Amino acid sequence: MEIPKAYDPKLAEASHYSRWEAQGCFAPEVNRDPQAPVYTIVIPPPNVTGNLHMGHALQHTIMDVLARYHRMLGRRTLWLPGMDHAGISTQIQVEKLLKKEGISRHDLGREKFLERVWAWKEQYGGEILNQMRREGASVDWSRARFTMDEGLTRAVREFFVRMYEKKWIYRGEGLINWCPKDQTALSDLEVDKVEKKDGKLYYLQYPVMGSDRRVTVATTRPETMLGDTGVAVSPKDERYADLVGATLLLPIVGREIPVVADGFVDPEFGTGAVKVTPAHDPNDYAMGRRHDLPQVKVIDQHARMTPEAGAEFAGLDRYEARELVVAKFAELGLLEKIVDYEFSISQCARCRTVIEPLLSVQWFLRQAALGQQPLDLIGERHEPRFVPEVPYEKVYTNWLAGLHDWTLSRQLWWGHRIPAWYDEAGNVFVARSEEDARAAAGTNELTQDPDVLDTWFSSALWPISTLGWPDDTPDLKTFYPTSVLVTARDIIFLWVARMMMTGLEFAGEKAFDDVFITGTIFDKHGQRMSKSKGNGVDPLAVFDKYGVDATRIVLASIGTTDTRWNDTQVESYRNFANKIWNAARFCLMNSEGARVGEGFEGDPQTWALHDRWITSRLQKTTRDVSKAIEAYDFHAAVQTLYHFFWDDFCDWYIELSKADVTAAEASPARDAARSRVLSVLEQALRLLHPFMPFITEELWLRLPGVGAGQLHPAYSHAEPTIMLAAYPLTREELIDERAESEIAAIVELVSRVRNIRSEMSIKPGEPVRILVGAAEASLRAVFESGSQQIARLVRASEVTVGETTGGARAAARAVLAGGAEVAVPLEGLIDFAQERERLGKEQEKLGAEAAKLEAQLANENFVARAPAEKVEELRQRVADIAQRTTALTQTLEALA
RNA sequence: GCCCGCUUAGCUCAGUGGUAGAGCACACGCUUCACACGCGUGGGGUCGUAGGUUCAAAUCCUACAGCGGGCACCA
Repeated sequence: MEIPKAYDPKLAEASHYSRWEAQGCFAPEVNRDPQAPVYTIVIPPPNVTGNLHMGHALQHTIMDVLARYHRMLGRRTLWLPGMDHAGISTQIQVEKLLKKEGISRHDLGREKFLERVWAWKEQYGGEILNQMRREGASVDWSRARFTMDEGLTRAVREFFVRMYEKKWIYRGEGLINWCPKDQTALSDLEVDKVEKKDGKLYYLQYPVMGSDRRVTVATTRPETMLGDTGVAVSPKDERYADLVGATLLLPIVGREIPVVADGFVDPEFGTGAVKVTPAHDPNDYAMGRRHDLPQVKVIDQHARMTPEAGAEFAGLDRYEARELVVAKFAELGLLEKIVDYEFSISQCARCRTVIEPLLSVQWFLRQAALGQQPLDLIGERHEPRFVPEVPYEKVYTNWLAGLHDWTLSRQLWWGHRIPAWYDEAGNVFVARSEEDARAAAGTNELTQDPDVLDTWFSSALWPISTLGWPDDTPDLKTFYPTSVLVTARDIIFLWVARMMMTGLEFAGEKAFDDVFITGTIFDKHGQRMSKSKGNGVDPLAVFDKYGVDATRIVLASIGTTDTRWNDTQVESYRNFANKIWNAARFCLMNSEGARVGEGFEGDPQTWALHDRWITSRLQKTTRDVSKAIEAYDFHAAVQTLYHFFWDDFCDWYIELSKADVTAAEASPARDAARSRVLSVLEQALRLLHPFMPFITEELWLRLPGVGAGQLHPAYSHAEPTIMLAAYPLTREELIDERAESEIAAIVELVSRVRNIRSEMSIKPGEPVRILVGAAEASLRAVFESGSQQIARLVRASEVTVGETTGGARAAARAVLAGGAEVAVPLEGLIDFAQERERLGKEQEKLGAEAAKLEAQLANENFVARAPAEKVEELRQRVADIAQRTTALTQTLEALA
């Protein structure tokens, strides 16, 4: 057998994925059991412009673990992939390319520009999909969707038209977030609030007409005063009570504006008087409507001043205008003061440009209406179930409870065009197609609305649209609702909540049962990874360095935790992969005559102790890992697998089996022992497969005896592959507590002797004799029957088991559980002082523990109020310690 | 202003009302016939601070501190 000593991940990663794909293993149709339960995940579609980052890798790993696990359990499993057209990002990407050619999208015109975007998408878009292959993502490529597919476009129009018919979508004038750089409206969720330190608050004085009084207003944006149409004060504010209804003369502009009383105004803040600019501030907009104040637009979509701002200002940038306004106020003697002031500003989440609130005609969706069903569902039934529940259920609920209208229209070209047409008179016709619109309008002379929809509008439909909605397709019937949504927390509002809205509204059922929110991966300093900071860790580089499987298992155990990335944890799982490789290498090097699935025949009670033990450990591992995956506790699942494989299987089972497995002479006993290690390995590989698909497949296929017999019945027709093997089920009847405690006794014995060897500086190669004493016959039997194995593990030339270890003075000793003890005779080698010190330390430790326990038992309240079994347990421990202490004392006395 | 999370070994993180855990790092010893990406042994924490509840608190409650997040507002 020529198996390399070190595992090379590239070997396994090169071939298996394309074979799985070619054999149709990723499609739910591979499952031939029509009765099988269904398991569905739709991927959060990455942006077509995107590249794989750690966040994706984390989400994809979680989804793949779940998909592979449920697939191995025989569920009809669909993990549906796809991409998002990513409106602004994509448009800007292509515009950048055009700029290099010296042209703008306007030079090309809308149609030609869109042709360019599609061409770009075909050529460069979706690199991330190839990167997903590298990850091992078991997605059904045959069902891959793009949010601008024909089918999804139909879904978008259907959504829009139905909402319009319900009057939940409307067109109207509103104050929206405008990005002066991207030249489009944005929803509230696409705007970030940023704390700014170096702001200023300007105190401006407005003269009261017919009086020499002045009203001072405080503002952070003096330039907007050009659009002021009122000043508001609190109705409770006595300072201004007599001014309500008075008229002010707006400086510079010369406009006469009223003083109004409005409850919004906080008399404690600033001067208690607020300038009102209805066209450029959300609160002022609302106040303006309450008091019928005119809206004067003084800033345009390029964030420059309009002609309405006055000839001096028209065309100036908003910040230039600010300086000029302040200078004029100073000149007029109306600038009271300027103070430093911290305030936050709104930025475009994409390009960081300061947002300009702008009054314009847009399309809106009444989210509060659409959000009612999700709000009821989470309130009444706690659905969907969030993992982790805290804090996300609350975050989600609070957002749904306070929904505002969603600004849908975007002044872009790339995206779903709004299905609204206008006739020459300006009448609007919303329809599923231009033909329908024409029919409704009774004319062919229609112009379609030039705007497109927010990218998230099509995303909101993702779970249903990808499965065929608005048609009632077999896929929709079969795979909806989906089982779980795995995503990052920053799109709970943008996406998760909205999918619940559309799912409940259009499919009549929640979009998913569970929502798994992954943690955030920071750099090693705790900083968020970002392109601009250049501190991102490239998953592909980590794959190259440590292998995909090692990276995946680290990501899986990160799960919902915020964590600082460091390569050392990946390195340790790279080592784990190598451990698996070498354990398999050992099994395969000794596999002549062995077959997977054999070696464990007959009544388990007749099996050797270590075989009963590993079988029991395997059952508990299977049980715990399955439970952990079902509870989305991937960290626990990984820990359990790691320790089972490394500690139980490699450190102990293989070592305990070694003599039998490596026997020089072929024999049925040797074949059986070899089959057993092979069979346990095979089960372990299946348990590990969802986390580490590549190495497990690579090794599994090499095991003698694997084939159709290991496949889940639903896949029995398929080519053998571990990904279609049955996930192990727990066989409770094979859990053997007695075997576990007996092996624990042997493990303790071996560890104590090794400790003695190490502390006494006995050369590793030097054989020792050991004497084991146990008063209890059953324990003696365990040591006696294991004496060959014990001898091997501690490098003993002789293991003698008796009722006592005898009185040999020149021996190092240790006290074991169950009243047993072990002695290592060290004729002429022992340093009595050193041995006394070693035992003395141990005695001290026991004494301290006993004192603590006895104090507790002496507490009447404890004995009276603690559960009886707890008290009994403590008494047991005290008795055990007492026994050990007695034995230690005798040993020490013998040494004296 | 409102809401929330985190604080455990040098590092990254688990965990839990009843004997403090892992990996890495560290120390010592090992060419032990699967593996030095390994084997064996060992050291290391008053579980952020102060109170409270309890027979028992690192775990539950309260306050505080530090770090971080979300929402609202910001004239």
